[in-house]
Amino acid sequence: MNSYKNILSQALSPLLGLPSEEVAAMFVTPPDSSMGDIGLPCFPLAKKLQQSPAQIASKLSTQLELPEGFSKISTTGPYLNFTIDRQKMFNRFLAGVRSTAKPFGASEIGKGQTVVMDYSHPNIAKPLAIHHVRSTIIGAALCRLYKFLGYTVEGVNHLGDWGTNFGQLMVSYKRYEAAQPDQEVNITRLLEMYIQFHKDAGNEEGLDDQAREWFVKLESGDPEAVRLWELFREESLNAFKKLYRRFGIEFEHYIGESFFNDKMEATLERIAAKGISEISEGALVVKFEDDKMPPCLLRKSDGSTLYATRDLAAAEYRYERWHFAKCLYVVANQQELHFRQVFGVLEKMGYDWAKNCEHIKFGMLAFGPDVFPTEEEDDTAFGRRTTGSTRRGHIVFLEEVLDRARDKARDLVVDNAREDEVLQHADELAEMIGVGAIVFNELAQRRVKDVLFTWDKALNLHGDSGPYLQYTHARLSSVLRKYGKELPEEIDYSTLGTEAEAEVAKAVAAFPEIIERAVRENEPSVVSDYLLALCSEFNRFFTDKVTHRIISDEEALTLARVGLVDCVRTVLATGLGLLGIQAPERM
RNA sequence: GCCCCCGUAGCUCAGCGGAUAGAGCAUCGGAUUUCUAAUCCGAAGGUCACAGGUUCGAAUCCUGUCGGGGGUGCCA
Repeated sequence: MNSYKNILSQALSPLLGLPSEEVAAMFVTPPDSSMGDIGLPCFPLAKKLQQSPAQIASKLSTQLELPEGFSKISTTGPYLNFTIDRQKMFNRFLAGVRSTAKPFGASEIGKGQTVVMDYSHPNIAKPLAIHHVRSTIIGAALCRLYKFLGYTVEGVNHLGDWGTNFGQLMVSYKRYEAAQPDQEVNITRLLEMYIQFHKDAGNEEGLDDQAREWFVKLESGDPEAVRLWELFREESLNAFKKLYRRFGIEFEHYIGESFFNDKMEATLERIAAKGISEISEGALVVKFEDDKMPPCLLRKSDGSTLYATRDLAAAEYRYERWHFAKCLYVVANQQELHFRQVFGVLEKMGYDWAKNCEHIKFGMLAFGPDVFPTEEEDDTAFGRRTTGSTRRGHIVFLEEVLDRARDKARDLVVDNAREDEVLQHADELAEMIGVGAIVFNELAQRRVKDVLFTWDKALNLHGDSGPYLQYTHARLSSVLRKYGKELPEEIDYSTLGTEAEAEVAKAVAAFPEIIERAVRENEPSVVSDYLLALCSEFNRFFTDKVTHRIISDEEALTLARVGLVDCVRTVLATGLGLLGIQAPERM
């Protein structure tokens, strides 16, 4: 589409006396393709040319020679509309889509640049829950998108693996161990211990003090405390990785908060050396001019460091190690101020790369009445973010969500199977579809919006959903199987020509721009939205079996249509892959 | 008090400066001898929270109001 706009803007530029870039920025898409494929609103030209927009449009339509690649110039009131030559359009739009050499839509514009993606960052000793999943799924999708554009991506899992809460766990563990010495520790047990501690601490004096003592032991390197810390961390990590695998996610790095324990002093010294920190009310802070922002606390009056201190040390470390072009923090809205402060301190420290750090924020998760009938109080005890009352055990576990989705998908797979192949792979398919539904549900909305989690919506397998995209992929694959023959590398699409085909081809051709926009806005929902539109366009085409019989006696037309099917399939598979959703061949 | 985000169809959401504001769910009605009906077509459903402003043109940009959520120096 861009190349068509280039042709037009160059043809129009001398007539309008405007640079072609300016003309190119004026184009719009007509509401209905029967009006044309590219439109030019003539309103802004009225003043300059001293004529009414409608007059300008009609004058231009007669003055302008039909540019190469177009079949019609028309006007609708003040709009000058151009229709692309259908015969030539298909070969232009679909060239390279099926290329095996370079995936369609991929590019090298990010070559040589590194993007650090901080995402997921769960807390040790707490199972992954549905409210962690947004950061995980959005972050992973962004990683894939950046890689697709040639960037080097360093995905970092900034684990919440340090804090006074470890002392609490140790107190609880010691009691628990005495009662059941042979029981293994896994994440479920860890959570029980955490809940137990808070239950006990409510009734027993001195338990909090014991927890503090254990944490002091841990900080001073006491062997038993360190052993327990490592045990808790290891077991938690095992549980996290099991779920990441179901999403097909692998982190380049697990670098938790604890990693920065011995690096914060140096960071604080560098800050002090810049003369931007001061003591206020006993604490070490960095203040901001005009009190635009509350000061950033770096050290408590008792000498211990804070969350921001750790993130500052981490930012320095990341830049030192990777010299990133961008450092993106996929973290909930709630921490907006925290990141503004951290980035503000980095800027005051004189790091010019501070401007390349960005908080990729996303909305809160609320539970619908089919999940929890009453609202639970928030728990921000530790971690990059938490919602839901973990302490009291009110939490929706991610594993449960995935299992329920998978089971529901399995029923549907078995009910609808029309091939033995499908039944034989029912379990695999159910997993693909169930997980696909959950992932899509997370990516279907713009990040900043709060999300209402309901079982009904998350487990939706119809309509605008992951399974709808997967089903379309299966149908496309089925057509290719039915065709049965190997498709040649080069296909002549010029026998295509119906409007439905044109719409499908236009949708296919839009893919690269969609990817660029998704990356520019750090917004995976741009892709999910697009894929729905693409599938909707194809399904409309596909349902019309009378005029759009794909496999027919007409050889050239059949080849062109099967080729178009393969183009859609390719783009859909690529898009789904970028979102982290598998594309089944049958279902 | 101050700061940030969000108010679009009954519900969940797209659209974020251009032509008649679009999907899905739910409701109602249709389409299957024929490449997968987990699909498709149609009907119904909207003072785009409100009020000003900018503009040839505003759901979209600016200001204010109201409503919802979040944050706000010793949690993360």
